[in-house]
Amino acid sequence: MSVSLHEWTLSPEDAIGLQTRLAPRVERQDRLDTISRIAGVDIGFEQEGEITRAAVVVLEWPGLAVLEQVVHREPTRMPYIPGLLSFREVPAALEAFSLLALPPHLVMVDGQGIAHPRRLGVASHLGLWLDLPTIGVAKSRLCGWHGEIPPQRGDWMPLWDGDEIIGAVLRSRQNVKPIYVSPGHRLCLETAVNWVVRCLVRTKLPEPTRLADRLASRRG
DNA sequence: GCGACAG
DNA sequence: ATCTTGTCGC
Repeated sequence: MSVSLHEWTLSPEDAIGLQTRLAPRVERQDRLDTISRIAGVDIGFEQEGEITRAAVVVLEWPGLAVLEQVVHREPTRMPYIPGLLSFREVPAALEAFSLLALPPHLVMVDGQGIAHPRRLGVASHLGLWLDLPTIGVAKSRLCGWHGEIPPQRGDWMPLWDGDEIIGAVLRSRQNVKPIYVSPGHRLCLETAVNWVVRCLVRTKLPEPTRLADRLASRRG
C-alpha cells in the first residue's frame, strides 16, 4: 500500500493495517536539553464539521511566550472513529506545520500518544511524519486502566494495559480531573511527564495545548 | 449480543 | 469535536 501525504482517505480496515506497521520510537531521551521552542497542536471544526481547522502555536522555552501561531483550514476528510483519530486530524496538522517559519523542537498534541490500542495515537502518528519528539496530552481516556490519582498537583499514576505501562494519568491541577500523558515519538514517559509539568502554569492543560485549543476553537 | 469509545 | 448561561470554588 502506498500512502501519499495528501491521500489520507483510507478505509477503516486499511487504516488499522497501516497502524500496525508504524512504530513510534519511545527512547530514554533525545537531546531535549537543546529545546528552545515548543509547539502545541489542536484541531477544531467549523460549519457542522464540514471544515477542519488545524492550529499550531509555537512557544519559547523557557518563558512560554508565544513566538508564532498559524491556522490551516480544509474540507474534513474522515468522520471521527475511536482509534482512528489521526487519519482525521494529522493531514490538516501537517499543512499547518508547513506554514511555520519557526520550527519547534518538541510538540504537544491534543490526544493520545502510545496510549492507544495499537500504540499509535494521533501524537505518535504526527511525530513519525514530522520526525520530531511529540507528547500526547489527552483530556480523557481511550484505553488502559489506573487507580485513584493523589490530589497534589504533579502527582501521577501509571496507565496500564495488561503488564505494560502506556502512559501517565497526571493531576495537573487540584480538584480537577487528571489528564492523560503518553509518549508520542522519540522520548520516554518520564521525559514526557516532565515537560508537561514544566509547561503547566495555572490551568488543567499545559500552555502549548491550551493555547492551540483556543486557537483551533476560535475562542480567546 | 452488550458496552466502551482520544477528538 | 460542537451546541450554550450561569454558577460554584480556589
